[in-house]
Amino acid sequence: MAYDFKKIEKKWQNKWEKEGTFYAKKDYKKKKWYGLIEFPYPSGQGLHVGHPRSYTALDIIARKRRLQGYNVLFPIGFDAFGLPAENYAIKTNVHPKITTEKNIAHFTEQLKSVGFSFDWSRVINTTDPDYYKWTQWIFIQLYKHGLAYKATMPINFCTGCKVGLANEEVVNGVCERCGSPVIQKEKSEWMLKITEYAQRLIDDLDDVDYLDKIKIQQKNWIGRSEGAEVKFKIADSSYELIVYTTRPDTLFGATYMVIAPEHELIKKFADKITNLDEIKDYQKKAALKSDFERSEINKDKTGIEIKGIKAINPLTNKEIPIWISDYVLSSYGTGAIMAVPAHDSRDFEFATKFGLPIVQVVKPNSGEDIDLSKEAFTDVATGILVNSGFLNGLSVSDAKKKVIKYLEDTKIGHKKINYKLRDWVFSRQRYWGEPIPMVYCEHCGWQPVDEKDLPLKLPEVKDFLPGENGESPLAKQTDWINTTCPKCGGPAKRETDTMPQWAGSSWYYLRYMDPHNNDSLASKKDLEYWSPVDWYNGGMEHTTLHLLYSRFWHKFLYDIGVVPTKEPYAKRTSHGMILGTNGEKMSKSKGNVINPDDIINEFGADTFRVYEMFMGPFDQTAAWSMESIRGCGKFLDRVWNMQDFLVDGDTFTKETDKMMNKAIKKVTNDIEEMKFNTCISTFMTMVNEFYKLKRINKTEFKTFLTLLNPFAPHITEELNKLIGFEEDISTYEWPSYDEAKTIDDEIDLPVQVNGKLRANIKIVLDEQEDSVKEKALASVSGRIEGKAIAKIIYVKNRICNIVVK
RNA sequence: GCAGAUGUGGCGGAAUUGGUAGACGCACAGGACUUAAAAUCCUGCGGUUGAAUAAACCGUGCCGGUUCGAUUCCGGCCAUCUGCACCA
Repeated sequence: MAYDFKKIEKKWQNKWEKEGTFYAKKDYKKKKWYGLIEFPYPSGQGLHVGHPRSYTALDIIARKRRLQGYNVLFPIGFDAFGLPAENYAIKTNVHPKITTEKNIAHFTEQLKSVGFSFDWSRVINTTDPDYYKWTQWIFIQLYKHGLAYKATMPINFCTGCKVGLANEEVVNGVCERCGSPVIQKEKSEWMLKITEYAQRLIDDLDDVDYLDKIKIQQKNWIGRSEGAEVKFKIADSSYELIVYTTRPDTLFGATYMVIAPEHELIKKFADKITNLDEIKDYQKKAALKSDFERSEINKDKTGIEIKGIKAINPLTNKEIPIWISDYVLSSYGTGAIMAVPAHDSRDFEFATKFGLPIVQVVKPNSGEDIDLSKEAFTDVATGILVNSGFLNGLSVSDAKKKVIKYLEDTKIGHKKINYKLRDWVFSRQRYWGEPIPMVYCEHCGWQPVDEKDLPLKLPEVKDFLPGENGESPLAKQTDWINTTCPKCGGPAKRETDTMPQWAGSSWYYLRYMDPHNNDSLASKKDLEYWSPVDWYNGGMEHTTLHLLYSRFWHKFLYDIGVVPTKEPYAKRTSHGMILGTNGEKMSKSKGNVINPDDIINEFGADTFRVYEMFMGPFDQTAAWSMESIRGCGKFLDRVWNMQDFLVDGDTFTKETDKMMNKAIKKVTNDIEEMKFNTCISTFMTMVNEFYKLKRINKTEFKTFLTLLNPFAPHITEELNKLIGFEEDISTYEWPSYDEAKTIDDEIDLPVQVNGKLRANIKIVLDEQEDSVKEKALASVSGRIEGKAIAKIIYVKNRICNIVVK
């Protein structure tokens, strides 16, 4: 018989809400546990079935921790600034605030219907002025400590709409809305110096428990490399073109140079360059390409020689040509490279295409000749320097050291550690974001808004369209813009750009610790007690941006004494994506979106939760299946119907006692490893056992329900009452097990002959090796008759393999 | 092109991390119950040969290697997915 999940689930959800069952306690003496999920963006489409995968997982852990006696903080909030609400406002003229409120209400209702044990008394919303007051406050601290600065950066600019666009709004080089070409336009933007923290962001990964692949991805993103900066003189001038190279040892082989199209050299030598028109044309074409396009075109390199000027190789003193090409990016290194085509594959490709000289300066230590007409020789480990003056005969690593010393002695260059990581572009030309709390005064320059005047609220506007020439919609709000200088009191203008969505999410986990505080972002006491987040689960897609940004902000807050820990998150794990039934990403256009409301309506929240955890390994992508979820519903029906087997008394059979102990151990451990799918198969196996026995006693049932409770909280609480217990499972202790009872004293031992399974024998635990071997030989006597026994391998209590010839 | 991941029955997946490959679930088939169907309960279910619950062989993307023994470790391929900033 199927159980009435609709009635049961509502009943328990109401009880939890009314009693605040899962609110974190203000008991600072109790051991704490802080579990965090990435708070959702409240989109108009409502909850996606992907959200509950992560939420259920941490809900299970949070519920388990409560039963284990922890004071648990498991909060929820909304990351509500962002593009979709703004674009919706442009289209419909409905204020983003209204859309956001509506969507949050919808999300809240949906989340509650899944039965998550969130602390609903601590909900935060990044668009709430009481919240973004502190986002702005942090920005001002960053500014005061020299970590926020203005720089000219290219933005995507739609030539049709005449407005700035987000990367997301640029599709194949054209504007998503009007289809006009998008170009790169220079604009002054606020930047945050995350690069100042690059080394610490790498080093401190040693102290946190992140999945290896997350650490690797962060390290690769930060991209530390060791090399040298080298100055190349421009012939007949005092100008020095500085390059960064990881292979200073190959300096003798640098036969030409390449600069990025944006490089200042073009302007400086405009009067000397003889093919300036051609160069300017190339620059224009490069500006049309987005970074993505520039990196996509990897087969056919383009470039033009800059005629009229030459560089001088500082070691060979030979004049070498300078080229311009868009495969060199102004955002990395110095925006210029020395090209060593013999020993770098990209330079090789370029040199081959344009017929530039290739000079070998490294050879393999095996002495064999290499064919430099086909590909570059890039092996660092076996390389020996040749054709390189004072470096000849040295290994690559020794040559690097020697040449760097030479460069430093002669002041031609110096050792340099470089990072791929770039500073964080913090300005957005948008309405629906936190106003950047800065004021520009003709006399005093940029001044932060007085902290007493925070929050600097977003002005009410009627027109959400971005301003022309790539300005923010706020640029049209003259009343709001005109203000007084916080320093001299004279007339001044506000910054009209807003912050990126990343801002609010870079510190939200701190606000949960003390969400209603008006005097600070959170009280010292709460920060001391709850920090750090013990377990943070989220998507792999946030590994490099959000996770890195929030680690950066946290480290800064640590440096200025606001937070007590160096790192925000002690542990970070990630979940796999949920795909549609056809194995493709769910999207409206593909028509394969599964709505959680429909699933809960048809199967109930408990079945939904169990299925999400059963569908596959937690960290891997999984496709939705309507057939499989039915199986999970059937499982819970079977759990419900176990009531029929309930027997009086507390007598244990030896079998069930062993089974219970094994199951407690397995589930206790598997939850910690996020192996939720095998937890559920353990539950299924138990249920199958009880069905075979057709008996279960109250204690066994109680233990079973307690183990299952974090996965399926409603049905287990209800059953617990039905079989006669007074207290709720949420007040119980997590079951413990007796290690001795998890070990089998009789073992079915596989016997192999030459590695192939041939028999199974029964032995007792830790049986004498001689006795086991004797039994094993007897079990396969027919097969080994007349053959010479070469070896008998016995792995205690595991396997016996007989090797014959 | 680079980086990360994945590859096991008809399908989703499991395997104590080098020790009985296929737990658990879905689908399918057979049986019980029912006037019947659904639901429920029970049984079977990797492939080939075979009457067989006899026996044998094959089998974890492909080719090799290490090992008494490899889904697991090593080398080389192939395919798929995800992300990307040609990183000098």
